[in-house]
Amino acid sequence: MGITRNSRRDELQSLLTQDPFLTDLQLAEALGVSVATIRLDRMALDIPELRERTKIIASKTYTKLKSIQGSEVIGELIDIEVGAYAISILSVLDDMVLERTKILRGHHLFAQGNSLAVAIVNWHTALTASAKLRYHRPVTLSDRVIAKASLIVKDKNHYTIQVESRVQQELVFQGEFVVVALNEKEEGDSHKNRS
Amino acid sequence: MGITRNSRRDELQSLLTQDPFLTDLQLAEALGVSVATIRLDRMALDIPELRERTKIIASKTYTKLKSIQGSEVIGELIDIEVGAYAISILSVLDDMVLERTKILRGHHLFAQGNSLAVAIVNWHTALTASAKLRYHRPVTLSDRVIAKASLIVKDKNHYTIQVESRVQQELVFQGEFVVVALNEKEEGDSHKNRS
DNA sequence: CCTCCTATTAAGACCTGGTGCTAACCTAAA
DNA sequence: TTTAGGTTAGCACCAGGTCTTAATAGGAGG
Repeated sequence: MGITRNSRRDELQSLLTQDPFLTDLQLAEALGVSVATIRLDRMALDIPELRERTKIIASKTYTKLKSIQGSEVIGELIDIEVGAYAISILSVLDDMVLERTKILRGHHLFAQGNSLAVAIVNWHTALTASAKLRYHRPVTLSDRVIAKASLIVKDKNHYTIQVESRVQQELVFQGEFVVVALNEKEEGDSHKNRS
Repeated sequence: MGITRNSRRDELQSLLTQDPFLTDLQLAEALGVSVATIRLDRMALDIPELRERTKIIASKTYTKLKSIQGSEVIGELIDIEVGAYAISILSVLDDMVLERTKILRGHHLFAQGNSLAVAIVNWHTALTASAKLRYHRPVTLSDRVIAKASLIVKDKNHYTIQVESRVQQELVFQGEFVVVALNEKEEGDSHKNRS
């Protein structure tokens, strides 16, 4: 039609990255061609059918989602002594890194350290009040980050926790977290939780 | 046969929580009953068919995964002037909060701010070198967090960026991020990226 | 014993979103 | 004009269901 075959295929690709749950019929209507053409295009571009795409997304994310969001501790908790220290390992998967450089996005290191700090406090409601972070070296795809958190100061309900994260002995990240343990009553009314 | 109907249904439930991608036929074989019985059991237990389950898992995780991992900016970027400021909105969904208290997990605020800081720098490789954070008030389920990042100091390739995140005008989070813009050459060899 | 009830199973028609194949069609260039 | 590339249509088939109806097994109660 008005457009060339290749630009239509580009368009198809981008439609599917926007929304991978489109049927061939929907794609056909969006691109003003027949369903048969969409099928040929998918073949050419090696794009599986809707059900296959759905299945891939579902199974890819099924376990991974848990690791970043579901569990209380981000990374795998391997040792903990409540009120003293905690250690976890985070394996850098390809969906945690920046596309171009394959460098781990900073918030994962933060999340690992932060959740470890909260785990040490081991209180029903423990919130981070403040933190100071240093990123020393980029962490890249398939590195394994070992984070060790240690309680250094406890002042009433304020816990100051030092986190050091290393890849093969080398320090990549440091953080000092102040975590506040809340009383039940204070929950949702913690205007004073400033470190 | 040896078991009762209710225990079979319990078993069915637990099989599906272990692996939600089982067909009726697989379930029937696992439980030693006919496919028809499995269908009846699913009806009774209000369990959708395989394809529906797959779709639910996929779409539930699809946008969420993106929001935490896939896209370059976490939250929805609504305004940006490169080298000056950037604003994004983050809607707090139920998988971002702590189970018990429904309070947003700290690393999401960090991630929103951090990715905004990196976006301002707009350099092919921009990494966080250090950060200081303050959490002022807990953010809860279904809040909308508006984060505004502003460049305050630029010293060669070091950018200091101030982020303030608010829920309904009220300050909930503050961060000061130092972001380093890397030369191509320095990539992967950034031992000196200490702010 | 037979009857009633529940659970289970089987059989058949239909649905969606495809696959794979063949045949026809249109247009534009050689 | 012939030929080739791209597009479309039609048909049979598939998985993994749906919904409905009907047949069967196995007690418990009379």
